[in-house]
Formats: sequence, C-alpha cells, structure tokens
Amino acid sequence: MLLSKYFLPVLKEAPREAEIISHQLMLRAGMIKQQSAGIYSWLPLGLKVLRKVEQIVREEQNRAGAVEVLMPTIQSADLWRESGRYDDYGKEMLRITDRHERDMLFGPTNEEMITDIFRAYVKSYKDLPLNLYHIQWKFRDEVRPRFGVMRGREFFMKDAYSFDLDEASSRAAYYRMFVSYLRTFDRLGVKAIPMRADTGPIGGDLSHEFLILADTGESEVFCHGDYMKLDVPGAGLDYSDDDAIAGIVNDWTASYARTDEMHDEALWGEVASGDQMNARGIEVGHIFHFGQKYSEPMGAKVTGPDGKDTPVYMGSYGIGPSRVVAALIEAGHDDNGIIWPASVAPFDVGLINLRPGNEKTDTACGSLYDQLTNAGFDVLYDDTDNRAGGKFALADLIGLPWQLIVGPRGLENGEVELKERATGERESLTMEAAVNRLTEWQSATRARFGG
RNA sequence: CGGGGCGUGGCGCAGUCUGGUAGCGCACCUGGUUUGGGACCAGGGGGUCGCAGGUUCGAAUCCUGCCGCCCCGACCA
Repeated sequence: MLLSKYFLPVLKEAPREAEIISHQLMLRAGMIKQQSAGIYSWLPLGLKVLRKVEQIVREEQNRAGAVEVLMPTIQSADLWRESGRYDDYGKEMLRITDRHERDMLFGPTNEEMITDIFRAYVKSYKDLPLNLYHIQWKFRDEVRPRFGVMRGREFFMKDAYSFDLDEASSRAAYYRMFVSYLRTFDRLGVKAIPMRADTGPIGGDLSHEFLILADTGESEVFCHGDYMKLDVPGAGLDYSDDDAIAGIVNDWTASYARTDEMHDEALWGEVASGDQMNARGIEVGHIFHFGQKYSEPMGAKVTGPDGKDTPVYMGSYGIGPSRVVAALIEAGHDDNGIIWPASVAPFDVGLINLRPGNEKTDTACGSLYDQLTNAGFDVLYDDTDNRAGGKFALADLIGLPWQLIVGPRGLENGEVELKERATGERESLTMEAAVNRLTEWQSATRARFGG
C-alpha cells in the first residue's frame, strides 16, 4: 500500500477526551473516530488490526471444534421473555420498537438466540457435542462507557455456545474452550492468565476470566509466578483427547490467580512470598459453564440413549476483539507510539523513502516494495514528500514491526537501513541482506504465531 | 445513577470574572528556498463561539432551559 493513496488521518496531539494511552494512540494513529459516547467508526488502520485479531480468534475456535454461524444484531423481545431475561437485563439492553409496534432489541449477547437455533434443529444426543459461535457486534447501553473501545457501548465480540448431553461432557467442552483461549492469546502475542471468576448475571457454577497483563490495566491481579513459565500448547494439540485437555486446564488452574474482586487473602498467604506476583490486567475473555439455565426454560432438549428427553448442558465463551485491540496497545507501547505484536500488526514493514523524486531512492524503494510484496509481506510504502523526521515519527506512532529506510546517503554505499520497532535497533545493510533478514523474520514469526 | 469538569475553525488552547462584534500554535492551500528525527520565508482559506430563549444600543462573555462529551465512584467482553 502506498501511503499517498491510503487513508491514514493521524493527529499530532491527542484529543482531550482521551485519557488512557490506548485511546490516545488509537485516535492519534487514525485507527478510530468517535461517533457518540461509546460508539466508534473503525478507520482503515484500526480495521486492519481488528480483522487480524478476529481471524486469529476464528482460527482457534475452528481448531477447537467450534462451528461458525452469524446471528443478527437485532433480536425479538419474545425470545428474551422466554428465558426471563427481558425484564432482568435492565437498562443495559437497548430496546427498540419497530413500525408495527413490536418490541425488538439490539443484542447484548446471544444465549437466547443460539438456544432457539439449537432447539429448532437438534433433537438427538447423537448430534452432540456441538459448539456454535459467531463474531458479531453487540450493544450494551453501559451507564458509563469510557476508555475508547476498551469499554464501548457497541463492541465486537466472539461468543461461542456449547451444547452437551450431560455435566461431564459439558465440562470437557468448557475445557476445550479454555485451552483454545490459551492458544488464542498466545497467538495474539500477549500473556493472558486465566483467573477464577464470578459468574455474574449469566449464571452458572464454573467460570474463568482471561486477563492480559499490562501496567495500565484496570484490574489488580494476584497470581503465582509459575504462570510466567507455563507453556502454551502448540498447534498440534489433539482436542479430541479429553484427558490431555483436562490436564492442560489443570496445569493452568493449579496455582493461585485472582483479580481483586475474587481475591482471597488467606489463600494468597499460602503462596510463598517469592512466588507472589502482583500486577495489573485487562479482562479480554470470559468463559462460563451454566448447565441447564437456558435450555430448561427454553425447552432445548435432546433425546438421550435411554429414550428420555433432557435439557442440554451449556456453556458460553466470549472474547472481545475490539477490546483486545486496545488491550494490545496498553500492553505494547512506548513514548513514541504503538508496538504491535507481529501477528496483528496492520502492516509488516514500513518502507520509508527519504527522498521521493530522487531517481535512486525511487528505484530502490520500487524494487524493495515489489520484492517484499511478492514474498508475502504487507508493506506500507511512505512515498509522501514529508520530511524525514515526520516519516520516522509516523512510523514509530503506528508501530509496524519493521521500518526499512531508504535514503540517498545510504544508497551511496549501496546500503539501506532496517529498524526494528520493538527494540529500536537499527542496522545498515545491503538491500539483498535486508530482504533476507525480513524473510527470516517472517518464517520465524509464522512458526511462532501462524498456528 | 451519585459526584466533578468541559463544549470557541480538523486537533490543542487563549479570550468569559470586568459585554464593544474572535485570536494563537499545529494542520490545510499557493509560491519559493529546503530535505537522515516533526524545516524556513511570504501570501491565503476556513469558525452563526454546543443549541434555544432572555437581558442589553450591543452577548463567546450576563440570566434561564436544553443537548453533547469527559473524569471519579457503583456495574460490565
């Protein structure tokens, strides 16, 4: 992509309403534009990151055996009356009346609708286990939206729903999602720790939150240092092996890990002080096992091997990709701007032509752009006639993993400069060596994050 | 929902107390000189001062009502 043909409206100064760093940087980097309290447009750079996060989430859901559907944003109030939540949900639910005076609502979540789909088609235990998910915009009319897309009213969420014949298999389904979340956050390039959670209004008896560690996180986290060393299962993982999956869950729940809300000083005291880790985190995922809470009132039953009908056991599993984007920035930035994990960076390389119009730099950049693009890199080519300082500042701000700097001075010696955003390290080398270096990085990155 | 704050060109701000017809920096446009960490000179465009009423000869400024947005707290992917 040529920067001169792209739409990247960056700001030198952050708008006053932005308080936290991720919100400031998202506005400054031209990723989002606020349209109303808690409601945002996603501009090209932001959308690119959002889509990458979404895709990683999707791939890991699929790998764990979940099947994608797409449910509408607008739902009928009748479904919610069936589950009894139409009145319970309160003002957080945006209620709408259509032209025929029918009560509708903008979905804050989809337990009711997925249960409706399930009961319409699934009648036999032979069709279980089943896990259906979708990735769709949700709306919760928060009393106080804040922190940009971190807590918007409209937000993008992946929600999965598992259906099983009995408690034991339902737990196995919960564990599969648990493990898929470990893999998902690992591929997103962040450390996420599962913590015992309150089940809240969704109800149920088993629940975990996944927190990304970031100094600016809103939740206080107390966890055992062991979590820093635990391995995340690789792509070859066999999700059909219930025992192996349960073993992984066991490893990841054996040590103490709680947010301030669930913190227990007595249990915490049992952790050796050298192992106690006090940090801050951002909740980016939440999984629930709630049994027959919805299947019973909504009549989602299957016929078991004994010929009897039983309400299915269910769980729900959420990750908010729009929040994840902000959380990744909270976890990865410096004074100059964003530092994206390789797996979700909007582009791989920022190619900087320090002297557009100069035949040598133009030719060199054209060649590099073609070579890298053909090799599968997503390159943002800064071909504008801004000054060097402005280009460097922009590249640092939007946080691409690499900056490939081409100027007349370096070309005199047949060299270009390669700068790694995360470390700030720069190196002068030939064009060929630069391409090779990037290609090596690409292979390593794919091996690490590709899934 | 309780408490606090803010609305003045795209962004950041001054001006409001003490009414006199809107200003600064950045950004933008034109021309020129420049060009390896946010250039300089000259010229230029853009704002019914959140909205509606009121007071006044005159309102960004005073009064009343409304709307929007942000922050802290209680609640949430």
